[in-house]
Amino acid sequence: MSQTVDRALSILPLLARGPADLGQVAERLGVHKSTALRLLRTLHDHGLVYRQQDQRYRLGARLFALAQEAVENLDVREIAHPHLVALNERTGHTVHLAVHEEGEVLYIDKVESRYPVRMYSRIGKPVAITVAAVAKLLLADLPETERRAVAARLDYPLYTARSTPNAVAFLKELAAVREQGWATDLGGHEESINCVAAPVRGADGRVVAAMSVSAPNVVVTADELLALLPLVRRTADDISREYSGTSGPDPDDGPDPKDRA
Amino acid sequence: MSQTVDRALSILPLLARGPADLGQVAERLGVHKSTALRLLRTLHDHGLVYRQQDQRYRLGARLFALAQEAVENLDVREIAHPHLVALNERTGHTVHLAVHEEGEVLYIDKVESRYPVRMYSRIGKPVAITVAAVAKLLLADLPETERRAVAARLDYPLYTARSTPNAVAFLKELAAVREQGWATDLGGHEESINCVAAPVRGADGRVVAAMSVSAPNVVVTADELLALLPLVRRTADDISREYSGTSGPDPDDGPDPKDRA
DNA sequence: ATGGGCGTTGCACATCCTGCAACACCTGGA
DNA sequence: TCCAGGTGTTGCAGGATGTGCAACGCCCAT
Repeated sequence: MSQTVDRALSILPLLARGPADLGQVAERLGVHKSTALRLLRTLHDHGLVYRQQDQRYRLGARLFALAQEAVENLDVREIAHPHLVALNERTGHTVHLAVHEEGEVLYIDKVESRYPVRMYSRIGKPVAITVAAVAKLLLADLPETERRAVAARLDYPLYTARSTPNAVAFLKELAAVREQGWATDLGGHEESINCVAAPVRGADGRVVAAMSVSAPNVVVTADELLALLPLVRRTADDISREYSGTSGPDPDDGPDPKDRA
Repeated sequence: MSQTVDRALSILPLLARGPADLGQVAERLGVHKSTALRLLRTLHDHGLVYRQQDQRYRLGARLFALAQEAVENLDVREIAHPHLVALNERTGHTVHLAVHEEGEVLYIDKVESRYPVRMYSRIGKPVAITVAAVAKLLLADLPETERRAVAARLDYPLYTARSTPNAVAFLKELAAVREQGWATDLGGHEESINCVAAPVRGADGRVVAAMSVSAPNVVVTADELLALLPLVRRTADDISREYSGTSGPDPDDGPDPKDRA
């Protein structure tokens, strides 16, 4: 691993927490000021870092552009989106789409009950991995050894009394989810919020994404939400079919129309 | 500028155009495969790059999380404040900064004419949402359905003879404001007070805040206040630029932040 | 005026990155 | 079954490149 690049990239999450001046960056990085300066300059030249008027550094616009492109290149999202909207229109509830990447589960799309257009508000934020219904689905699909490894290194914060308390309970839950092919989160993250979720599978049957419908207790009871399960599963299956289906059955997508040399 | 970091960062926009394998990355970078491999590994360790099942690389979803965290920690007020002060010093009038939150419009900063230092006196109090210039700007940016919903459930108190009388008039006013990119309140809240306001926009072009200059009739006439409009708009644009992390003269997105998608 | 804090620069040293070449692995074809 | 061609991966020696130091300039506050 390249030391210089490693140091430079370590600056990004550091700045994500808020602006910082050169001295702070150097200190938190454990390098000399002049070194930090050169790294920041390079990041700046690429637009990943912006220098505000008080000379402090923060993340720059190009990073946002890249992030945008990163998510738009996830073709699951593109395929799933109209289905999410349709589901939202039928149920009126919030619909999420999430993927698993590098030990994290991230929301990559969201349709809010009130706002039919995509809201980038919380998209991109890692979910509460030990309790979220979508996380259960995505982790349940991992091979057993990996599942155990992940479960072992997670923290199990007790958001509510119904949160998954420890690795043993989590693995048991994952096994059940794996078996039944769907998942729920009944007040495990926030007392009054329930979710039902179903997996999106690729051509090889592996879970590539998970979608969920969420609603607060005050709108529908858990039982009423669970009644939506068949609809949610059907929608997820539709997405799976379209994703793995006729167009590109192989990892080799063939010629991509937006592939401009 | 650091060569190694420079090369590593050059990979990101390259991958933004779509997944690529090691050879392609090395070739487009103009370096040896082993070099590209090490750079990619480092990017991978930081989650900026993801390796899909066919071993090709693409941008990682962590980029999203990073960008997301950054915008959440971005403080409009902190960035705007020096600009507000500068505007206050040039005009001598009261300067406000407001945001839209949970159906309300709140002042989050204020610089009084007489007191050059920040006055938190009324900061945090909801504004007269149907007449305040800043409120018009913030609401005018909402998607149409939401705008209608908000307008429908508001009360329209007749503070003065010039107050917005009802939802129809309000929506009409919002449409005009949306079109022209600035707003006024000419005696709509208090008979003798006039305001001119301009929007602060984020990287995606959406209005994240609005600033206004207010002055009583006895100090300057409405016409004289309106003459300050270009200055107010310019200041708001400066804040927008700084807030969205856009560095100087960028060849890509046009220099006119006023035209919207 | 004067001191302290911060960002910036030039430079000599040696660290760390580079490219090479060999290796491991897979896939397809003879 | 073996081989050929492609890809990703590794260890290594040389030297380009990043590093920390110290000195400088600047601005602000005292």
